[in-house]
Amino acid sequence: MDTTQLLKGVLDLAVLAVLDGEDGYGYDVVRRLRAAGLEEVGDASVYGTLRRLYAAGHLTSYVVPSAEGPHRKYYGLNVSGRAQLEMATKTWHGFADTMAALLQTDPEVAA
Amino acid sequence: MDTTQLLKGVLDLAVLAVLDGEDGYGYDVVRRLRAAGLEEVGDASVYGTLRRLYAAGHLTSYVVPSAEGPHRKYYGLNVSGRAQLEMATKTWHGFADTMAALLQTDPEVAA
DNA sequence: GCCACTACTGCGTTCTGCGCAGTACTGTGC
DNA sequence: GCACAGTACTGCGCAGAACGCAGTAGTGGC
Repeated sequence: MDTTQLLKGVLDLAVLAVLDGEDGYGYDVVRRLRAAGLEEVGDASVYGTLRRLYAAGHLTSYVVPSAEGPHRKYYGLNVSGRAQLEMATKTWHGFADTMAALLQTDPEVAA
Repeated sequence: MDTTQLLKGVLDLAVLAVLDGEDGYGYDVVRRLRAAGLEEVGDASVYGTLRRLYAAGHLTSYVVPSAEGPHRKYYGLNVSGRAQLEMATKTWHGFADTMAALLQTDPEVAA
């Protein structure tokens, strides 16, 4: 099944959630998301999302040279990012609730 | 807030859910969705979705002339549509669960 | 020296929801 | 009898976002 479309607008939230509490660099964020269950997420999508969130002012960024590979660009939530995370979480829950209700309403449950 | 992106991929499911149990025509489906909580859904999006689902073979369609306005194009679920509804519902629940877990994992609990 | 792994960037494609304009039919008010 | 509002559908072009893929760059193993 194609979760691609479901991810739309939610990847931002997922990335923010994953960065909450602990900064991370792109490659690592991808791994965390996959470990969390979003196994089909493309790396380019994550990098793009990080850049977008950074451009929107929700993330701080700093480069850390690595001894075992190329440099790593770390991202972390700032105040705006934390607020965004909270807001997006609420929006998501509201949306999920609406959908849950919609999916329950129709069954020929004889309800 | 912009739920536009969240709708991506879910509108199909919402439309299928709304048509489950009772056929409906476009204008009516829009109203049902709005009544269900998806208030910002655009009418063109719904008509487009109906056409897409029909083209995919998930819906039956028949035109009913109306005495008080233009003809109405009714849509109803067929076997394929019902299967699709079931599958999409499962996918959605799985996805929602994953997101719920993700959103719970990070909070700096103490908060 | 070549290949694999880590890590990031950029480009073009695809999907899908949206806005807007247009068409068409009915009923109401002037 | 004509303009206008409400109902109902279609078509067109746009925009946001995820994706695939190719490319670049650093480190270490064979």
